[in-house]
Amino acid sequence: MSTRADGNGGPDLFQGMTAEELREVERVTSTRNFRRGAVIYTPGETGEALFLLREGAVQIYRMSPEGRKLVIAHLLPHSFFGEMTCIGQGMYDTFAEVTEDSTIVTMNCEVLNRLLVGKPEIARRILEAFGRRVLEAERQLEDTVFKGIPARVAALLLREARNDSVDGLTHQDIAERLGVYRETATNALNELKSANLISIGRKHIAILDRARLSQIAGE
Amino acid sequence: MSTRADGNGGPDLFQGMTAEELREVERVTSTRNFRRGAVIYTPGETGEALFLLREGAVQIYRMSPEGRKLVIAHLLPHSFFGEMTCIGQGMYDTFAEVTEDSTIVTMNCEVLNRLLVGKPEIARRILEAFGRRVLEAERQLEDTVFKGIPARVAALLLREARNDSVDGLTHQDIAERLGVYRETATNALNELKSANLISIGRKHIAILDRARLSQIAGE
DNA sequence: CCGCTTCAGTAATCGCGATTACCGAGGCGG
DNA sequence: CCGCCTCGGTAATCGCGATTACTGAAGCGG
Repeated sequence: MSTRADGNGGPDLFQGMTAEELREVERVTSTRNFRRGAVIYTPGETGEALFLLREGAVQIYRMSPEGRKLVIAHLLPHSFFGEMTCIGQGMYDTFAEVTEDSTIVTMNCEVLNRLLVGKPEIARRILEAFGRRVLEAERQLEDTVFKGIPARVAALLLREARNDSVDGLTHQDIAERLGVYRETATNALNELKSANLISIGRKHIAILDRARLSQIAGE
Repeated sequence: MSTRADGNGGPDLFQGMTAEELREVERVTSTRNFRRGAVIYTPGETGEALFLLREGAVQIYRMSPEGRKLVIAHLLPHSFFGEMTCIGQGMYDTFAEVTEDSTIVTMNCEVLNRLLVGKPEIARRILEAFGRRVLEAERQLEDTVFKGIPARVAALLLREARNDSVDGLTHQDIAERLGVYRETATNALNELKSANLISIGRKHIAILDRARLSQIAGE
């Protein structure tokens, strides 16, 4: 159902390892704390490392030349990111920014690659996470190409809702997730409100009619 | 540079295996021939299998409710596809269609998963291919959100060009890769032609000014 | 060589969403 | 309690790309 609710969607990357193995992992990683707003990497800064979000929240996004932001992914605890530089050779035109005070573990690429051959479990989990990521990116692409803003907003709300309520998201946040203007997002939200599908409060949206909202979101 | 020029971008999935291992692989896979136009799977048909394109060409695409087509990927020999159902649990709202008479090897999910744990090399290659795929999907998303049609056409031509020439692509094909109308694609192409950046012939486009084309494509 | 099908060129209209320009309200820090 | 900053509401204009409607040229099959 939801894409990022449980980190990368799977169990912790190191789940099932013995205490000893975990100590070994400790030895070769470093843990740092970041404050909300801190930027972990920007395009060009090929950190050559895998990051593990232990606590907090991180946003992966791209910027248009004119400064519009498109959020690719919102990461929750137990997600990892930055692996691209370790695995493909490809660099990434992305930014990673801490959106809530976070604790992040950094693992060297070299170490990761050693793990990958030695621990098929780990490779497997990364593979699964990648799969979800491809799916997510392609779904977002399809939505962008095929649907209008109200539908995309509706879909986002449904994906993001916990218990029929979406909290902590500003209109600006919603706009950035869709890559549109804040005004456009506000309009779409008001449109949905007028249809009695949602109710809007400051940083809080309640879903009133899940069924019809799904309708609008395009099934 | 190019995304699909060399299959999934890596060596053959089974490269480096011993003759014996290859015979083993033979035993657990089946090979079939498909004619241009054949549809290998559609949404819902969870084939539960990994496909390997040995010869020919395959297109992965999605359809809008109104029937517009968005091509996610063009696959060349040595690419694999359909793994999503084996790895993530997620099904795919995608179609796979043969665009040139093809020879395709089918491997059971179960077999694949056994390979994944036993042969880190294989897992590694799939991981790399997935990485490229994530990158590609996110790039396409960014382009769609941030750039206009001329820029996206220019970028597509640059990606697709072999030796400064793009052959075999109709305007319709180009439109489908971008998820836009054929007329819109034609317009953009003519615009580029007017600027003397390309020359257009039936199913053939020549790149005249790579530098300025890159400019327009957005660096 | 004829007819049909595939491809490509053009034009006109229309609506959505970008873009610009403000205003007003809620909260927070001091 | 005041001022500032974050959030959210509105409106008007504009341009791009969707959508509709044809025309015409280039191959191909017979």
